[in-house]
Amino acid sequence: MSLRIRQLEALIAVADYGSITAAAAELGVSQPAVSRLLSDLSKELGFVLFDRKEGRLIPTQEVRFIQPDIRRVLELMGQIKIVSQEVNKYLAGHIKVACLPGFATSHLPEVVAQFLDARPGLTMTIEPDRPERILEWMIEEQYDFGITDGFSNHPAVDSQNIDIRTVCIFPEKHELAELETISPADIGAEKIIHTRQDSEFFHRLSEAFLRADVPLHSHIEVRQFTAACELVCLGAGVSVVSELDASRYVGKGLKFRPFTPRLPHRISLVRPLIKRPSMVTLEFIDHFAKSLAPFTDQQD
Amino acid sequence: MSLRIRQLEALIAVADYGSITAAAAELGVSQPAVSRLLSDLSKELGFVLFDRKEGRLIPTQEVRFIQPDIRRVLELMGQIKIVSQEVNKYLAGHIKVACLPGFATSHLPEVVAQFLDARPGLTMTIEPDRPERILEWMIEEQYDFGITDGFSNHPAVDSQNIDIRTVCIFPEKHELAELETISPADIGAEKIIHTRQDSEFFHRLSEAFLRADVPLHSHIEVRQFTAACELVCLGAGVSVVSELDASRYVGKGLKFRPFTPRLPHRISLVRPLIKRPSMVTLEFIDHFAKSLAPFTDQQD
DNA sequence: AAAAACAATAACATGATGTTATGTATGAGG
DNA sequence: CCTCATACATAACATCATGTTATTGTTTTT
Repeated sequence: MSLRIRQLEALIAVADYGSITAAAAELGVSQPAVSRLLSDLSKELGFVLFDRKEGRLIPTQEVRFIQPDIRRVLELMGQIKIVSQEVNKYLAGHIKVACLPGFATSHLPEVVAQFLDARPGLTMTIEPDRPERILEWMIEEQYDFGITDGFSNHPAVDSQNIDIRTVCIFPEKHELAELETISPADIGAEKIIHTRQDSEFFHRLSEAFLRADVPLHSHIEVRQFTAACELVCLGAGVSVVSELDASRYVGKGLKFRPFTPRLPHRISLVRPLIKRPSMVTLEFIDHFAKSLAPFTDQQD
Repeated sequence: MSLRIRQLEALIAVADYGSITAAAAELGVSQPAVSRLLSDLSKELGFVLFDRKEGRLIPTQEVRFIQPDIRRVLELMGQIKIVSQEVNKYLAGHIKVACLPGFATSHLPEVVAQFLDARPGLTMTIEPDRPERILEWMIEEQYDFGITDGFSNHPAVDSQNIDIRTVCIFPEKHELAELETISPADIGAEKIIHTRQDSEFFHRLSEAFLRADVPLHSHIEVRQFTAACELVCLGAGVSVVSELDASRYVGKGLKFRPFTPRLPHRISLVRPLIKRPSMVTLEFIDHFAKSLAPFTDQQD
């Protein structure tokens, strides 16, 4: 038994309009076409489809019994068509993003919300984790897009580096606010809050202090820039962090000034190289990169 | 855009088997057939369907996005086929039965349960109401089958009459139990519980008493035979009722003996004449008629 | 580098689905 | 009761979808 979609469409149209002629008009074909679709279907199903009554065609009980299922099938087919077209217009789909924990809470949500707002059929997954894990996921092609740092090239991963400006942050009432820019010498006496000792960013920071011949008074070690911001707000010391994070805390207890020498925080936008990305994924990566533009001096 | 079922089947098969050749084998067609189904589908949908990876075909993100809907469509199509076949074997469908209130609670449920038990896909509606209403429903073709009484022919209704034996019922310990059969003379002194004065059955009962020249001591008037049974159990008097009802009360406080003269209770199995009945409906009517056989002497 | 496996393409057969032309049943009205 | 109008069925045919086999081109594996 074959059961073609066209036959089911004809069945429903006739059931709805009570006449083969009217159904044919609705379907945009000739009356004999519908006539035969129905007689074929009746043969295949093995029972009578309609009874005549006062000139109208009334579906038999057997037809009424399977009608709900048929309607669902037709509805779903229609939906598949619509969704397919939306996928083509980058309006529908699904994107899996892996990112550093910092982005999951601070910058990414706004970018995602804005992106999804214009694309009703689109859904996203955001999974925050450590950089090594993100790299793994890229290689395994589990995710479509990753936001990480400390990334050195990998053959299976396509990457794009973005240097985010870093700034020195300090408590709102601190006298450092009087300076235009801040250098190691300016905060040689301050208690410094910084990222982990083994992090690439701390390595570069301490080197800057070394070159300036200023001691670095390590006070608190944090994992994320946002933690440093919180601590600075509480007056626990000063820190050098990404402007991305710093800007979100302005007015909440801290101020910031550019830090010299420039120690840009390099983050990497990565995606699996082998896996062909969907168009909407590429669009999102581009959208995200643009959202970082206000915090960069140049682009890589 | 057309979107044919066959294309969707091919898509799913390839997604499941990871190879066009394997999918073709699964679908029972040649490899080029599947090859072209996919290329057509890809053209119609407007996006790439699969990526090659280590020899396997991996569905693209776009395909993964619409895959669930497609699977539901295919599943539903399969179900429609199965249900259609079951409808043909009288295993599936729906039957709407209208009956006298007495049947809705006593005899019909067992018959229906047994009938449905052997037909997993079948469902039924049982609606109890007065005879006039049942007749209305038949004429309006709202129901498939009706069980009523006092029915005189109607041009729009196909009917089949069945004469149910009637018996005299009396309280368990009553001395009437010593008789083989009971005639009006035997209960001339008893308080009689009977159906409504304007009912056809009471008319015939009182006529029998008249012929036997025995007074009928009307005590309580009830609408249903089951009510009479209940009252007799409580010792409120004796009655003449359908054996169908009487037999259900044996051991619950009453006994019965045949009543002479024979006053069969005629019930009618009716169905709309114009509406073509489904095969399973006819089967059920037959099944129901047979279930009454133990309570009939002859059949009409 | 050669062999094997797989997918794409071409050429063609068949069936599904559309068309127009025409026959047939059925309800409405003279 | 006959006739007409309407709606459906059937026939003959065109076109497209979907199958086939034969062949060629591409990967994967050896």
